[in-house]
Amino acid sequence: MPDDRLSQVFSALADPTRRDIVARLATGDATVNELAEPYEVSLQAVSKHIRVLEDAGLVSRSREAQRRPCHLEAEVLDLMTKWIERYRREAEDRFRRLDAVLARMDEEPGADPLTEESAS
Amino acid sequence: MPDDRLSQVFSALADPTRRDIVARLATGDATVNELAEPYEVSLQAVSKHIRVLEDAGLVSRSREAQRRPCHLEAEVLDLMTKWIERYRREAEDRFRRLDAVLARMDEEPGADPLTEESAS
DNA sequence: GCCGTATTCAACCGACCGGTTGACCACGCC
DNA sequence: GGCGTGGTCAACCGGTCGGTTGAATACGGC
Repeated sequence: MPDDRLSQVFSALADPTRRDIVARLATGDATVNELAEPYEVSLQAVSKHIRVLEDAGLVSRSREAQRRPCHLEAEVLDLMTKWIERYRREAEDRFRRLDAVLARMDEEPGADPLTEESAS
Repeated sequence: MPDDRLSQVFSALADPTRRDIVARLATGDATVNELAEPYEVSLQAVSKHIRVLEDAGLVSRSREAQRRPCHLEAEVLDLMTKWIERYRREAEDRFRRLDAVLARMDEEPGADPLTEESAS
């Protein structure tokens, strides 16, 4: 069953070789052969990696004679940053709130921090 | 063999259930039982998911009687955003440069865009 | 010391993943 | 039309993954 986009993107970037390919595509488009050259693995293996990136929407490809140049689609990366940033922020906010509660406990040692927080 | 941190984190978040767990931990710490409650899968399966998040450094746990409350470690998320943002920016910059070249070609149709770019 | 609760460990299973090799297709060139 | 080049498809292999079940461990309460 088709995993959601976000899972695909995270999963695609979970592989060092694929991250490396993305890194190199960030500096400019490249063909499969060019991309495969630095690695010791077979061309087919790299071709598969590219396919995964393509399925995740991270890479698009045109035709140019028999060559299939790969192009990085950077917008998809936003999907991830948005997800990550959302929860990072939430966690940070909660952290700050906790700090505030602790500070208040310092000032008024008698107060119950839990009722204070749930009342806010 | 221990995959690098970045791979671990990306891989950990490639699973929807684990992303969901992270999302819920962003709103506050929780025990394994609490985290497992919404899902239909076994408690052990959720326990494994948490282990993966822990190994990736995304979650830490304390002891509190027999309970093992989970806490989200949001700093690790920065590792990812830094990686992502770096290459997103690189790609965007390249895009802008390309735009500039194209604009110049419009102005001076005789100029060779390739030598122009490599000369800069 | 025993019981219940919270959690983990261990073994197993089917599916998927990253890699291989070998055959195949698409195109430009002569 | 045949050849070289660029790339993919297909079948296979060992390893990991997400899930299961069943047994074990760790702790607080009585």
